[in-house]
Amino acid sequence: MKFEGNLGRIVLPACLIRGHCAVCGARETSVCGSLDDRGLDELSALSQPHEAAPGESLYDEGDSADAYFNVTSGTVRVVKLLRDGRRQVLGFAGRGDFLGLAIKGEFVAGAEAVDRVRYCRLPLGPFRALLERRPALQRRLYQIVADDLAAQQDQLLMLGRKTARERVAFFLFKIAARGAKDAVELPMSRLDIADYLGLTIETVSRTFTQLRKAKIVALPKADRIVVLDPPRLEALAEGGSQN
Amino acid sequence: MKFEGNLGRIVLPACLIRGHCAVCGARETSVCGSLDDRGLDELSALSQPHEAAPGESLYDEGDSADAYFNVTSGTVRVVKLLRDGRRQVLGFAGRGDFLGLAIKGEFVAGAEAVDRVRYCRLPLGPFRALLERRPALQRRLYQIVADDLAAQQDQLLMLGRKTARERVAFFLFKIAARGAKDAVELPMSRLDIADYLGLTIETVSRTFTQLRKAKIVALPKADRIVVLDPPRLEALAEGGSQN
DNA sequence: CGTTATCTTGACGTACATCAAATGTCGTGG
DNA sequence: CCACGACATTTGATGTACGTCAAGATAACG
Repeated sequence: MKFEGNLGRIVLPACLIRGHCAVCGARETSVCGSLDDRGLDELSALSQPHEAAPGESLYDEGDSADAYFNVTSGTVRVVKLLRDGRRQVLGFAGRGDFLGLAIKGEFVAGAEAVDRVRYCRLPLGPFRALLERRPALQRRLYQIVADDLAAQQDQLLMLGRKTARERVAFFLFKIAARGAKDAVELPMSRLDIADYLGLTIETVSRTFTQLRKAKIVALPKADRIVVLDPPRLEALAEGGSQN
Repeated sequence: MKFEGNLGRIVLPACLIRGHCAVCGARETSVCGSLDDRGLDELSALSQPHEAAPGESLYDEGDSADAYFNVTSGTVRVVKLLRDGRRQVLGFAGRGDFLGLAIKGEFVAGAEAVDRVRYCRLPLGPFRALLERRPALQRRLYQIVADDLAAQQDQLLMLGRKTARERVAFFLFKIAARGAKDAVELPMSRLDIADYLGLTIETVSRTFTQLRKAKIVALPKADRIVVLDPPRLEALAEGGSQN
């Protein structure tokens, strides 16, 4: 699916008292947090709110990259494909997360909505102009990219050297850490999880039941987890050799 | 090995007519390329040339991060470890490459000299001050981080979804692309390569001989490769299902 | 309520790991 | 120059964690 298909559909209310950015729920957690009211007005003027249905892509790998993206609600998966269909999910992005940073003229990975997603499209030209005028925003963006780099290095270690059990624990621990609540939603399918962890759906499923039987997590529903023993889950995720 | 052990040993000639940066062989290929003569003088004033013997570490994972590093000659491996000794090599850095970008107060990975390495240490304080005064340098640095991010995403796909044969082809193709010469040196050991590709030394060795027998590469010596059939090597590296 | 997609569980296969030995490479000293 | 030892690499034999193939069990949806 070509990105152009989405361009016309401005769905969110785009004009409010101070512009939509001022009322955006993602403000505190995203780049926008580094901006004052005037900066927020300028951001509102250039950012384009959009919405994507489950499975729809925000952009595809190889599309010419003329914008950054900021997720305001829902979950996005970032994917790379091999010609024969093998797929690697590079990560999941949620509220406040910034997408499209790894560009070399074209996007080097695609972004697809897992569930219903709302996001803002930030055209590169105007956004870069704003960056020039707002050093705080620039520093924040640099920090985000550096953090992404560090997070990806954890993933490289995971994919290169961890067992299936450790990988699943790694995933669940990361997801649970975001939620901070007792029960956490898993909006993505087993296939998405498997492609994120470099495994198959069957192995993911089997490992889930292993962890359930070991009383480390509970899975009241297929898309819901409760971490029963956070220390053991973390130890497993970090490669603790304990079974 | 603690990084502090290296701090005192300033080995390279540190004072020349325009400062050592002006005569540095890595200048064209590194961040320094974005600086004019005055900027180069300032960089010379703050950068600290060092040298490391094979196996010695420039810094370790977990060390408090107070500097960036710029490799001027030799090869560095960037590594992450699991408590039980499992190791993932995140990448190899050579002349002109920038290290220490993925920091969160501490280095999230270590850097070790593969062979004899010369590098410059750029203390964060002065370097960031220079960045403020040199927007071109800042843009260049941002571009480097974004490129690193994209390169790591290729690696995630490799580790998550490629076969041993495709991984080895991926590695050889990348190495050969740098060299651009007929025969390319492999300064790193089979263990380094294996830990980079998420494999064992035995599998790497076996796969080398497979590729040799398939006339895709030649290995006149263990640490030297010649790519005989670049298109096939690339096709393999990209997951082409052809044997 | 059927119908269909998703998830789980089971039986079996395989790519790569592990264990072990042979071969090659290089530095050192006689 | 050659003999020796230490270590890296290659090759071989065997094991196993995870993949593949194939049913069931659940859940989602009209």
